[in-house]
This record gives sequence, C-alpha cells and structure tokens, in this order.
Amino acid sequence: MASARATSGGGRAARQESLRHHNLALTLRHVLDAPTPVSRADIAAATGLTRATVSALVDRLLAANLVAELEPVAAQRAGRPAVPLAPAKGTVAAVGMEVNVDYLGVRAVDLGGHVLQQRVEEGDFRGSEPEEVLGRLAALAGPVLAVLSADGVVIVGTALALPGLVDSVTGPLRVAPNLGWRDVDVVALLAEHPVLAAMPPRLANEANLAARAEARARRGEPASFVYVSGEVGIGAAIVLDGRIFGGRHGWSGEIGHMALGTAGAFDEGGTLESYAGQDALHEAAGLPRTGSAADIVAAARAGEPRVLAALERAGAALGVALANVVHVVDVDRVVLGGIYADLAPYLRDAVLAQLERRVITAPWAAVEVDVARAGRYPAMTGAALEVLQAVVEEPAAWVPA
Amino acid sequence: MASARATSGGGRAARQESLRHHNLALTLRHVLDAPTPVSRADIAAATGLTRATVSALVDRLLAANLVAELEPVAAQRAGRPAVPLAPAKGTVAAVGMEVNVDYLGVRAVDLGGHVLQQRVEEGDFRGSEPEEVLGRLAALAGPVLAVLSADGVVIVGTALALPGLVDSVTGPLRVAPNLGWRDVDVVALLAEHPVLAAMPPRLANEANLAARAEARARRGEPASFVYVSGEVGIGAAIVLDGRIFGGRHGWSGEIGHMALGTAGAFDEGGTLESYAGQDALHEAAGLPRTGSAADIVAAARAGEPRVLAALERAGAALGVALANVVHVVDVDRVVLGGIYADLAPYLRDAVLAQLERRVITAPWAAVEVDVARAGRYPAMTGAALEVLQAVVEEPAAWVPA
DNA sequence: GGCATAAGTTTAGTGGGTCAACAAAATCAT
DNA sequence: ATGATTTTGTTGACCCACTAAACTTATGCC
Repeated sequence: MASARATSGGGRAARQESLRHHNLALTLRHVLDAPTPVSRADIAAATGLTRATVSALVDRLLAANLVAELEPVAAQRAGRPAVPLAPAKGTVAAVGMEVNVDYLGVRAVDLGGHVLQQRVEEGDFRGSEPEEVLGRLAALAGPVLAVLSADGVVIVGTALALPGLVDSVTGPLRVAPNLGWRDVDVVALLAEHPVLAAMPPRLANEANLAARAEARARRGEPASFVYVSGEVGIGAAIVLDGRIFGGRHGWSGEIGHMALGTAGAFDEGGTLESYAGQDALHEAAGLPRTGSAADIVAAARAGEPRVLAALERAGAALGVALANVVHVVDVDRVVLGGIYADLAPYLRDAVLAQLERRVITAPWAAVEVDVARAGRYPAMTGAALEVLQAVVEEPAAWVPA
Repeated sequence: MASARATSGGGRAARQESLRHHNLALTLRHVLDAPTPVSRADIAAATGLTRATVSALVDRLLAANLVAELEPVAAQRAGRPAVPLAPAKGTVAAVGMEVNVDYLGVRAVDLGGHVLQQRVEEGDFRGSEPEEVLGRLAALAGPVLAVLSADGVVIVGTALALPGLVDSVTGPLRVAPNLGWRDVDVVALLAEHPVLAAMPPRLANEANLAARAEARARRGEPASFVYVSGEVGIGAAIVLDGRIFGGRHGWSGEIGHMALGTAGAFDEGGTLESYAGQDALHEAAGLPRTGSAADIVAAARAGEPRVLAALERAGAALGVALANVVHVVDVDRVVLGGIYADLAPYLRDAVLAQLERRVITAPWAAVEVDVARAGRYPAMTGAALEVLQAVVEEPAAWVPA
C-alpha cells in the first residue's frame, strides 16, 4: 500500500466528483474551524468559491446534518442579514475510549467538539488482565452508546487510546509496559462484547491522540508543536500544521526510550523515562514508588526541597531530550501535557534552560514551552476526533445522494 | 502564510482548472517515475483515467517538451504497438550548486535525471571568505549556464546546497560552522555576478538535498528513511514516502548536535559530532586533525587497529543517535551517506548493534542500515531535483496555452 | 417610502472529464 | 495471403461541477 503510493507517486486520478468532494470538505472545514458562526458569503470570500457554489455545497452539508443553520442575529450593518452556519450539535458523533494506567473511560464527541456523553472509572491497572480491563471498558461503553442511539445520534465509529505501541499497519497492541500487556489483540477481545462488536475501534497511541485534542484546542494558532505526555511512561507526539505525524507504524514520539547517557560513556546510562518518568520522580522525591501524580504535585506545592530538586532534575532531563527532538524535527514549540502540565511551574524553567543552552537554532527561533490546554483526559477526546477526522476529510461519504 | 493555512484548514478552492492541473501532474509523474518507457494506455490503466483523457494530457506534455515520444519497439504480443513515452532529454533542466568544506561545484540535471553539464572544483574552504568562494562558484556556473543556453535548454531555476543552517522562511544562511560563515546573505552576494543575477538560487541544507537525490535513486523502493550525511559536520534528513521533511524552518535532521552525554550526568558531555564527526575521527584515529576523509578510508583498509577502533566507537555513537531518531520519527531504514558510505564496512555493524539493542520497536520492525546509492556529490543533484520538483508538481505552469 | 447594501438563488455558459464507437497497426490462425 | 483478433490511440456525444451575471430577498439609513 505504502509502496504502491511511492511508486505511483501518490495521488489518484481526479474526476469531476473529486472536485466536489474537495470543495465539500473545504467548506465543512471552514465551518468547523471558524471560532464563530460563518455565513455562506463568508465561506465564499474565504475560499475563493462563488456564492452559488458554496450555497449548493452547504445544502448538501445541511441535508447530511453535518452543519446547521442558526437563528439570524440582529445585523449591525446594512444589507440582508447572513444566516449563521455552525457545526451541527449532537447529530453526528464519534466515541473515544482510553485505557491508561490509573483510569479508563469513554467519551462521545460531536463534530463541534462537544462532549455528548462520558463515563470514566479510576483504578490501578498496572499489571492488569487485558480481558478483565477491556470488559470493564465495554461496560462503560454500553450505556454511552445506548444513550446516543436513543437520541438518534449517528455514530461514526470508535477509537481506543492505549499507553503503548500499537501497530497501525497490522493491528495488535505490541506492548504497553506499564499495563504489563504484550501482544494483545485488543480489537478481538473487545469484539466479544456485543455492544462493541459492530463498532470495532481503531487503536492508537495515547500521546498521539492527546496531541490531536491539543491541536484542536489550539486551532487558529500556529499548529506545529511537540506534545509531551507525561504519565507513568513518557510519550510525545509531533504535530505539524495541525496534523499528527505518526511515522511508519504509528510509533513516532517514543521519547521515553531516548538514550541520554550518564556515567562513563555515551553507550551507558539511562533513558529519559528512567530520569523523568513518574516512578523515577517518586523515587527521587522520596515518595512511595507506586504513588499517584497528585502526591508529587501536593508535595511540590508544599515546597518540599527534595521534591523540588527532583522536579528540577527531571525537567533538565526532559529539556535535553526535547532539545534532541527539536534538532531532529525542527519545531519551535513544546507543549507539556499529562502530569507535566500540573508540574509545569516546577519543571518549565529547567526545560527552557536546557533548550536554550543546547538547541543550536535557538538564537533565531527560540523554542517556546507551553502548558497543555486540552483539559482532562485529552486522549479520549483525541480518539473521538481521530474518527471524526474521516468525516471532515471525506464528507461526501456521509452526504445523501 | 503557515498560520493562514492552519486557520483555513489547508487547501484552496478547486476549480475545473485544478482538475486538469492535478491530472497533468499525475500523468507526468507516471512518465518520470517509471523505470522503463510507458504508453498512454499504461498510464490510463495505472491512474484510472480514460485513455482519451490521458491522450489529451500527454499532448500538452509533448507540446511543453516535458515528455518525448520514442521510436516504437517491436511489439511482443498482438495488437497495435504502443508509443513509448519518456522524460524529454535535455529540453528542460535545473542547475544544482554546492559549496562544501572541501569542494564546490555546479551540475545541470534534466527531467530524466541526466547530468547535462558539470563543473567541480576541489579545495579547502574552512574559514573561507564568502565573497571569494561565491565568486568562484559563479565562475563555475557561468560556462554551465552558457552551454545550456546555447543548446536551447529551458533552465527552470537554480538551487544551492550549503553545509549549515539555512532559514527557509526568511532567507539568509544563519551559520555554517565548518566554513566559518555566519549570517551571510548568500543570495545577495551571488546576485552581484551577472550570470546568476537573473537566476537567484534557493538555498537549502546539504543533507536535505543529498537525501532528495538518494530518494530518487531509490524510486520504486520503500521511500521512507533517514539519510545520514557524514562530512566534517554530521547532518541528517528525514524522507517520508519520497518527500523530504524539512521542518518548520528547514532545520530538521541536525543530529550532529544531538546530546549523547558522557561523564558525570546527562546534562554534561558531548554531541554526536564530537564523537563521530570527521575531525573527531581523525583525532581518535591518531591522524592529523585537518586531514581528508580519504586518509581514514585508506588507514582502515590497511587494517590499522587504532583506526578500526575509532571507527567502531564512532559507529556506536552514531547508532545511539540514530536510535534516538528512530524513536522520535519511526522510520525503519537508515542510509549512510557522505564519508559514512565509504566507511560503512567498518561502521555498519556497530551502528546496527546499537539500533538493535536500543530501539524498543526493533523486535517488530528491524531497522535496516543501507549504504547511499546516489553517487558522488549527491547534494548537487538533489539541489537540481529540488528545483525540478516545481515542474513536476505544477507542470501546467510550463505548458503552452 | 425610497435608496444603498449585502446575502443568497437562479440561469446560462464553460471546461474537463467519461463513455462508446471507431480507426490504426500489429500478431495469430488457417 | 488473408481475415480474425487484439491492443492502442482518437473522435464525438454527453455530463457534471464550477463560474458569471442577473435577480430576489432582507436589512439599515435618510
């Protein structure tokens, strides 16, 4: 498939239909990405299409319930008032799911990004049994899907975020170290539960999906950054112009395993995770190794010196690793997510210091370090957005003939 | 520009014309990428366009001298024999140039990838004066351009490969450590020479352009890899599905500055370049520091133990750095270029060993280590290909109305 | 109420495809 | 040799999605 693309040069023949598909997607994106409702005339002006064409396209989007007309607001200026268009609410949605080390959950999101339904269960899933955990997940998904169906919501599909390596080419979860899972056919196990049998999820890495949610939360701003997801493991995702860059198999951003080196020589020493992972942090801070992230945050807020020192050291390690990432992919923004978002006040300076010191391009393009804005459980939202992406890219498939 | 893209969602309105542009480019790519001449019917079958449409498109490409009809060869099977189509030879070309530490040169390449003209001058340009060096480059370019013009070749444009950081957004060469150049407005300096005044080159990093030549040399094969360019500095380029991934400013792949850490803690120690760069190699091998790469190759072939040990150590450092790259961008192939291509017999095993040991995804997708195949001075070829890319992507601009 | 202005719709026209029939040039079969 | 077969490339009727420009609708302003 990928090699076919490579040989043929990427891209199929464009027919008349392709034109319409392209412009339909363009129009839809315009409605979805706009911070405030837009009119047909706005879309025409922004895209370069004529108003006639936009009208025709919008009609199709309305018929498919992807877009809705709002009540006209009192116009400020002369002329016929515009009909505001916005993403349709609660008509088309996707279901994002997540299994992580200390929680699992299900979240339904519509095209406008609104959460329609949600169920989350906290717990400790280290060294858990996949069958049992996925059973619990299915139990959460059941009522969510039931309510959506009852409300007449069209469910586009489902996706599941996992804290590990998912092979996007061939399917299975290869390994999720902190769950203790290895070579688990997650889709098959979930398919045993009737509620999900008809809707097999696509799987993806937690960090990549969280980054998608973060990209959406930042739409309108420069959309290229490295998202760092600090949990028990450390994942990252590379976002370029609003698109997640997953790599050949979906395994990009595995910075937790980056070699940093310590004593002796470059070929000895630990990985980033061994310096800045949650467990390493607990240990360095003198807290119980299996504690939660909240422990560290509380201790840091209380100003405990040992904890603050541990955080500064972790921040430095993270900064070195991120400098390497910046050297490899040339991005000029880092977004701290997961536990690092909460710990940012105690980490950020150390991260910035290393970036400034090591990144050779820093004099011309300083690397900025931001805190994540996508809210709690971003990977669940991102999983839903991942599925909705299919609608955004090919709305024609969802439009009645 | 980039933010406008981000807000509008990337992509302009498609009109009827866009259809033709797209299909024209598709058809041209098919002729260019095919290992052997193709017929109109072949293109139709491969692209999904009808033969009628392909005929019309090919007529335009013929009129523009982008494609040529060859003499029919004796057909093997029944039916009217096909008219073979191939990239036109010597009708349309681009000029690639390069200034590097120990040579500079100019090379003209046509759409079929054939070298039409070439001038190379060897020398030592460490700590050189930009004005003088660029003057020499212009002196080489003069005759090349003259011959092309005399032959009636349409010159699409020029590009210049440099061993340093070129800001692709705002223009100037920021820094080329091994030339000793800093904040040089290369385009302005070259424009002072009449031959190049009308054809200002676009600038890019040497490794990125070399990787483009390598990608072309491998067309038809899986086209995702990391290209490592070992010269005095160490650069890399990330190639994904045949496209060079340059990053925000064109500064991706700066792995020479990757922190590997040595004694003490992760925040001390050296960069990859300090372990595996050409100067470091010379020093570790006990050869004069300013020697050439040929010295090392000769000594290694002679089997000198100290040299072999130095190469193994450099290979290990490179392997650690490349493992980091693989973790960040998820590619499963490394191509050794520059001096590393010549040194591959003595480095490769050490690189592979580190990759196998450190890359956590290795069990499911082993990272392969290849040797570059793009020949001598790949960045010159790549620079020309970079310019020709514009024709390949938008042939409509070069087709008479 | 009339005029200016802007949003959205209608209708004719155009460009670039498809489809099907046909012409051209070879091999194959008798 | 001659006609049947096969494949390539071309021709012309048709179709679809866009543009352009006129028209209708709905407001603000004087």
